[in-house]
Amino acid sequence: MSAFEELLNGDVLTIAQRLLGWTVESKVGGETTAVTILETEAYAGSDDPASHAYRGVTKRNEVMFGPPGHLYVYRSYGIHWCMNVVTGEEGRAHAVLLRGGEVTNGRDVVVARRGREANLADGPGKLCQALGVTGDHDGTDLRLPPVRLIPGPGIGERQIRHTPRIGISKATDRLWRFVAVG
DNA sequence: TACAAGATTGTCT
DNA sequence: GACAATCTTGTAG
Repeated sequence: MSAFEELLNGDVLTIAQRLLGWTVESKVGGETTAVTILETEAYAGSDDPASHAYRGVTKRNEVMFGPPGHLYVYRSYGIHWCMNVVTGEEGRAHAVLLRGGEVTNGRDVVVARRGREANLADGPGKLCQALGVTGDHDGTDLRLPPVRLIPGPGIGERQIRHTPRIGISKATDRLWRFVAVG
């Protein structure tokens, strides 16, 4: 079993924690950039009032209902893009939101895209802009370019912080946001 | 058909 | 610390 299949073998909460320390690499416009994931959030589809998929399939979220290992990209507040890793089996609509990370490759490209030198990928919208991910990448396979997930070292239990999710008003009591410390 | 709210960010005070 | 920018969806009339 490949590292990718092992990652996806589990529930969405487990996968969200495993993803910490992994790297997202994108090849957009001939430029390669990579970000190490340091912050994730879990969304459990129809079981989760805060999820876009809670009320069923729409044109926007249909990718979440598809097979795992794919990229779900949606527009936030009509301005920004946010990216998720689809996890549960087909029809479950589970997904892990990539909230933030650290640029490890193509930093100069990211600086040009972001128009600044600091806080390059410390938020969902910023992360997508840093990687050049847009709605064009919605539904792509994360095993293949242009957007790929690369196995990381794995973060120890003690280095993962569990906190309430950010920017939502429903089901905020669930500690489904995971942050790598140190 | 109209309107309000949202898994956000950057800028200005 | 407050607010505007701007698109998709859900709900109401």
